[in-house]
Amino acid sequence: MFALVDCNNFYASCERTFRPELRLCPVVVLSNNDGCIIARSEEAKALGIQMGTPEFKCRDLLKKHDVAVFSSNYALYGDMSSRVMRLLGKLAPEIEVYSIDEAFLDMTSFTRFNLADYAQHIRKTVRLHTGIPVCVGIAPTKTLAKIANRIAKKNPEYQGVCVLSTAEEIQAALNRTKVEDIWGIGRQWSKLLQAKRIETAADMAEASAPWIRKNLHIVGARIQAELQGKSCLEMELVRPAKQSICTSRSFGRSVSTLVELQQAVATFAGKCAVKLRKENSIASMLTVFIATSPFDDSGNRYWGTRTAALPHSTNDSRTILRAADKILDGIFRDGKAYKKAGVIVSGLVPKGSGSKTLSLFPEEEPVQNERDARLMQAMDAINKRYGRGTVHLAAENSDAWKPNQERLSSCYTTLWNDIIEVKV
DNA sequence: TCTGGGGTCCTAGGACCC
DNA sequence: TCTGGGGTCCTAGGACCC
Repeated sequence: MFALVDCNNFYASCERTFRPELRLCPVVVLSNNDGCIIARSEEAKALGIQMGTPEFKCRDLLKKHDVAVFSSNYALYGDMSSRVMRLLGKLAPEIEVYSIDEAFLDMTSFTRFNLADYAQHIRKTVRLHTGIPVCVGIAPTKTLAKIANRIAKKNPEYQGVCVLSTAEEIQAALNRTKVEDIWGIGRQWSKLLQAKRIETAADMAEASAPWIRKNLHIVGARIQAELQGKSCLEMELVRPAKQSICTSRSFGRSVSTLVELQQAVATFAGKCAVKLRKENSIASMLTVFIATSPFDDSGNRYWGTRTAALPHSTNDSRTILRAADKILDGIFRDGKAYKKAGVIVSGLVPKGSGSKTLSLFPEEEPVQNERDARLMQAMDAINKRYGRGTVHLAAENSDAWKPNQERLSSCYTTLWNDIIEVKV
């Protein structure tokens, strides 16, 4: 048996934990650059505010109903997430952290107990220790646990817990779940399935297996098996090493000069290098992209992207910044109003894994020696101790393109100076 | 005026090998 | 007219997730 524990309206709940006076008020959280609504409290959902709506399109509604609006504060959400996950890790023998606000727990050894009671215990414990409300779904496969969780979340009479253990319970749950609400079925596939009169999860479980295999491929076939109670997706106890790392941002305003883009790209490249070192990986390839607004109808849209091999696999900020700058030179076009840029490092392998690609011309091989590695270590250590950005390469500069973040809450759990501001 | 960011997996097709 | 069989690797694009 798998349990899926999912935090309710996670980002909104994090904000609310430190602003208890908002506990009955509608709360929303905006995406980076204060662009779209990406989290809503139940009260905000009740007002008809849709997920992903641009903030400017519902500004009047937000104002009219006195909605508390927050910029996204990932330092806070990340820290709250690890607190929740640490607790969950103590409540089950095995845990898979699936996303910032969800985890699967292995309930196999709990089946001789009352699973619903234990799920309530999980909810109460997490709520008491972190302030975050969660729902729990329990079932014989991960896909069914997702369905159980959804039912627990949407129906208050379940009090946050839904256990599917008998065939009858599973069938009833499948009947009431629409095909587009199944984990792994997105917009395109729902359209395809609905056209075939496959409208509920129950329909999908009974559908022709060869047809599913042909049209939804192996991924769809697995989902179907999981709906039938045959578990195909195992617990992943250790997070697999990342295959690529991306840092990208929309700009707070349009940027048109090469100099400003160079600063942005250098900053993103620097962040990628830091993330690489945190993963203890090195990258062999680098992609840079720059883009105008996709909503620009003036006919001057542009999407420039290029990938190049790094001179050698590395996680050294200096090498990566230099390579990124060179790529940028190649894709920059004059006279465009750029709104976004990004850097992706790929071809990742664990550092010192032995799978290093050697140069055909060893004399060109830079002396990637101990000293370089120690320099990067020292940079990271200083920034860890004294705060991000205390030391950085000169090319990194975020003045021009900074995203908007007008309604940022405090970093209540990670910065001493911010903790003092909590009102009692 | 104003529209997010960061990932994974799978398939098809092209290029290559013997 | 007619022209084999069995593979691998890489990339782009499409689907999905949070």
